[in-house]
Amino acid sequence: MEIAKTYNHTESEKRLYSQWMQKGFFKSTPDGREPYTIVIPPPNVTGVLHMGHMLNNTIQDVLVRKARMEGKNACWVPGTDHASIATEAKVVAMLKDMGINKTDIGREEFLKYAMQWKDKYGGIILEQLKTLGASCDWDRTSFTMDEGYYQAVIDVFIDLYNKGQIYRGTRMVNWDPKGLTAVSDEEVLHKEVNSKLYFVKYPIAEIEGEYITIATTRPETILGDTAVCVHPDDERYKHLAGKHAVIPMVNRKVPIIFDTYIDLEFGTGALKVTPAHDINDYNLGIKHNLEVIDTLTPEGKLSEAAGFYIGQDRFAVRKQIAIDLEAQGLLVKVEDIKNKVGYSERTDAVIEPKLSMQWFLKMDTVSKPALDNVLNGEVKLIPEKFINTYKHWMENVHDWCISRQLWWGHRIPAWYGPNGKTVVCKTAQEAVALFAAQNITVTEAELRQDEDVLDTWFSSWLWPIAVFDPTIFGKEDKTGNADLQYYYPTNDLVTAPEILFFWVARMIIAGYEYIDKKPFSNVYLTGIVRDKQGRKMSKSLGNSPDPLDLITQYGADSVRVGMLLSSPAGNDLMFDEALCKQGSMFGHKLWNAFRLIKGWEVDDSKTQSEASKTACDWFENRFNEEVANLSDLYSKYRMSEVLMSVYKLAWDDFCSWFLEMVKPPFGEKIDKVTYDKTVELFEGLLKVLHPFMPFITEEIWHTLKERGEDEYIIVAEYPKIIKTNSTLITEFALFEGIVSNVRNIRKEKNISPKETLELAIKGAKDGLSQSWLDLITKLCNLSAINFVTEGLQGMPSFVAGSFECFVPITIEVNAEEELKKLTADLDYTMGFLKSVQAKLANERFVANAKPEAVESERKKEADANAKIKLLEEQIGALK
RNA sequence: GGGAGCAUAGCUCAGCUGGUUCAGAGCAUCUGCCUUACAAGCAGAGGGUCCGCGGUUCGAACCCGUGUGCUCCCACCA
Repeated sequence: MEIAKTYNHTESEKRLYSQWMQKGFFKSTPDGREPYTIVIPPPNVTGVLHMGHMLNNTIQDVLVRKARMEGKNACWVPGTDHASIATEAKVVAMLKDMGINKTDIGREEFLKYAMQWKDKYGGIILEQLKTLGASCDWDRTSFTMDEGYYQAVIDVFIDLYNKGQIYRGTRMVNWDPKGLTAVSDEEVLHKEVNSKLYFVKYPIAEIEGEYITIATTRPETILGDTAVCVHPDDERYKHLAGKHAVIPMVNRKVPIIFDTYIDLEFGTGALKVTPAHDINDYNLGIKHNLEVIDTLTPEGKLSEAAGFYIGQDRFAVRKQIAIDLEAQGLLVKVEDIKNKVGYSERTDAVIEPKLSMQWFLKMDTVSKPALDNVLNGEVKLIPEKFINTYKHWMENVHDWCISRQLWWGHRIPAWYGPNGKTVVCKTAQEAVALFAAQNITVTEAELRQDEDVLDTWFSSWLWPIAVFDPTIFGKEDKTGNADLQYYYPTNDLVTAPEILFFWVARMIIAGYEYIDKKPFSNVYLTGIVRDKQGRKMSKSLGNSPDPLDLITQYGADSVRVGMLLSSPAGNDLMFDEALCKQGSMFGHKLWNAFRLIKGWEVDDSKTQSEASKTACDWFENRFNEEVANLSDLYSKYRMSEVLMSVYKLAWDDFCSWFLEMVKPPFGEKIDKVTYDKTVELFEGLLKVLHPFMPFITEEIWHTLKERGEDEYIIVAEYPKIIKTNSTLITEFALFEGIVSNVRNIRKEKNISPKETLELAIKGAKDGLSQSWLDLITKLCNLSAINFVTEGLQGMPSFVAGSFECFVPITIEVNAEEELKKLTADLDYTMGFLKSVQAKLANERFVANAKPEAVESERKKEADANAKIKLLEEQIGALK
C-alpha cells in the first residue's frame, strides 16, 4: 500500500470524525463501569468559536478521551446557553434592520423572531467544536431554554420563593440604558476614565448671599438632589446646622444633613445627595428620610420629574447644565479628574444607578455549604490560589438581582392580582386558585404576569443537574432519575476564572440546595488567551485569529497541540501561531516515523539480534517510566507538561534513539520479533498521544496494521503503569554519553558521518554488555571497538562514566587544544571536588544534614576523585 | 482602598520537603550536514547578577523582611 508522503489532515479529520460518530464512540449510557463526566460550559447559543473556547474545550477533550481509554464510561455533555441580554440585543438589531421596532410587535411576535434566529444561528458553535475533534455525546445536547429545562428554571424560582429565599423589592440597581434592563453587580465592568469634577455653588436659603460649594462628576443629577451632606466634625460647615440649601435651576429647598460617611478631604467636603441615582446617596436617603426624585428615563434621558432638559440625553445635559450654571454664576470651577465608571459588560453602555422594582435571591444562607465545601476540599479549585478569591466573594456576597427587563428568557412566574397582590406559580389557572385561597376573587383575564425574565445565570446555575434530570427541582426526593444517579456529581469542570462567581459558585450553591451534593469534584480554571504581546484577545483589537482558519491551515491536531504547549493552569497563555506550526511539524514527524516502520520488510526467518532486543527492552522501560510520570502530571492537571513529556518521548526517545537503534541497515530486512515489538511500542506511543492528537493517531493506528471492525484507538486501552527496570535506564545513559561524545569529536574534527571510526576503551568491559557496544558501533558508524590497556596518546578522548575513551584518527590532532579542553574539565572537576570536600569538612554539615545528603556528598567526592585521576592521566600522556 | 499572584536563557515556562555533576525544557539563534522516514529534517554549540537590597542557615533560585516592576480580582468615595 502506498502511503502519502505527507499527512492530509483535512481529508483525514473529516472522515475519522464521522466514523467515530457513526460507531457511537462518543455516546454514553449508564452501565456498570465507573463514570467519567464533564458538562461543557455552555457557550452562547448564537456565539462563534473563539480562542478561549478552543483552549477549554481542548482540555476537556483531552480529559474525556483519556478517561474513555482508561475504560471509564466517559460522558461529555454539550449544549448552549440562551444568553438573554446578548441574544436579545442581536435580535433587536436584526429587527431594526428590517424596520421593525421591538415594542411595536409585542412579546409573542418578538419571541417568534428570536426563536427563528436561534434556530438559524444557534448551534453553529457546536458544529465548530466538532471540527476541533470534541468527543461530546451529541445526543445529549442541551439548551437552557429547552422545554424541560425551561420548566426546571421555573420550578426553582417557585421553590425558592416558597422557601422565602426570593423577594421583590425596590432597590438601587445597575441600569443599562442601552439594554434597557437591570444587570447584576458582576455584569458591571469598572473602567478608569478621564472625567471632570464640577464645583457648583448652592445658595443657603436662610443666609442671604452665602453659598455652600459641592463637587460632582455628574452635574445633570443636580436636578434630583434632595439634600446636601457634610461631615459633623467639619468646622467649615458647623454653622449650617438646621439650615437649608437651594438646588440650582429647580430652586428646591433641601436640608443640610450631617453624616460621618463624608470624606473631609474630597472636593469641598460637601456632598450633593441624589437618592435616586447613586447608591451611597440612596443609603443616606434611607438613613435621613430624604425625598427620592427619579430624574432619568429608562433610556438614560432626563424625565419629566427633572423639570429641565426633558427628553435630552444625560451626557448632553451634563455639558449643557455646566454652561447654564456658569451663566448663572454658580459654577465655581471645573477640574480634571480620573474616576471609575461602570460599564455594561454586554452593551458597553455607561451604567446608571437607578431605583427600580426587581426580584432578588437571598444569598446568605444558600451560599454557606458552597463556601464550606470548597474550603474543606470537597470541591477542588485548580490552581488553588483561586480559593482565596472564592472565599472572599462568598463571604461578602450580596443578594442576587435575578430579574431582567427582557423578553428572551424564562419569564418570571409571578402573577399580580388586584391591589398589587402577588402569587408565584406556574399558570394563570393556579394563580386564580392561589388568590382564591386568600379569599381574593379574580379571573385569569384580570391577572397580569410579571413582564420580566430571569437572569441567564439563574438558568445555567442548574446546568450539571438539569442536563441529566430537569424534573428534580422542588421535589422532596432528591434521588433523581437513572442518569442523575449515575453521572452526578460530575468529575471535572473546565472553565475560565472570569466566571468563577457568575457560574461556578452558583452551580455549587444549586448542587447543595437541590441534590445535597457537589456538582463536580474538580474545577480546572484555565488562563485567558492573550496574544504574544500579552494583550487580551478581542474583536476590537483584531488580534484574535479565527480558530477555524487555524484548523483549516494547520489541522485540528496541530492547533490543539499549539494551544496546550503553553497553557499552565490559571496562568494566562500567550498564544502564538508559531505554536500551531510546531504542532504540525510534530505531526509530520510522527507521520514519517510511521512511514519508516511501515516501509520495513520483514524476514520471518531472521532471528532477533541481542542489540535489537536490548533496544526494545530499553524503550519499553523508558516508555513505562514515562507512563508513570504522565499519570502524576495528569493528576495535577499539568496539561502542557504532559504534552511536552509525550512530545519528547516520541521525538527524542522513540524517533531519534530507538528507531535508529533498531533500523535495519540499508537494503536489509528486519526480523519479525523486532518488527512486531516496534509496532507494539509505537502503538503505546500513539495511545498516550491520542488525547492530544486524536486524528493523526487514529489514522496511523488503522494503517499501521489490520484492525477489526470496532478496533479504534479512541477506545483502545490506555497504557497501564508498569514497574520499570532501572538498570536499562542507567545503561542507556552511559550509552548515550558515549555516542554523543563520539559525535562531538566527529563534528569538531570535521569528519563526515559516512566515514567509519574506531573507538578504543581503556578499562574493563564491566557496565556495558555486547549489545550496547553493538548499538554504539551502529549509531556512531564505527568499524570496531577495541579494549586497550594503555591510553592512545595524542588522540581525541573523553571520559564517560568510568570509561576512558579514545578515538584514533589519522587527521592531525591539535595537542594544545586537546590539552586546553582537558584542563578546563579538570579545573571544573577540582573546583567541584573542593566544594564537596569543604562541605564534608564542615562538622556542622555532617552533624546536622540528613544522612542521605551526607552520603550523597561522599559519593560525589569519590566520583570526582576518580574522574580527576583519569583526566590527569590523559593530560600527562599528552604532555 | 482591600486582597491575590508573578518576576529564572532572546521568547514561553519547569524547578517537589532548602543540599553545585540542577541552574533545566521547548521554541528561537549559531555551526556543520540534501546520511536511502523526515531539510517541516539530522548532528552539535552558545546563551542566565535565578528582579535589587538585607536577614535566617553549615548551605538559599527555593525560607523571612524590604524595595522596585508587572498582572488579576474585589470595593458605593462624590
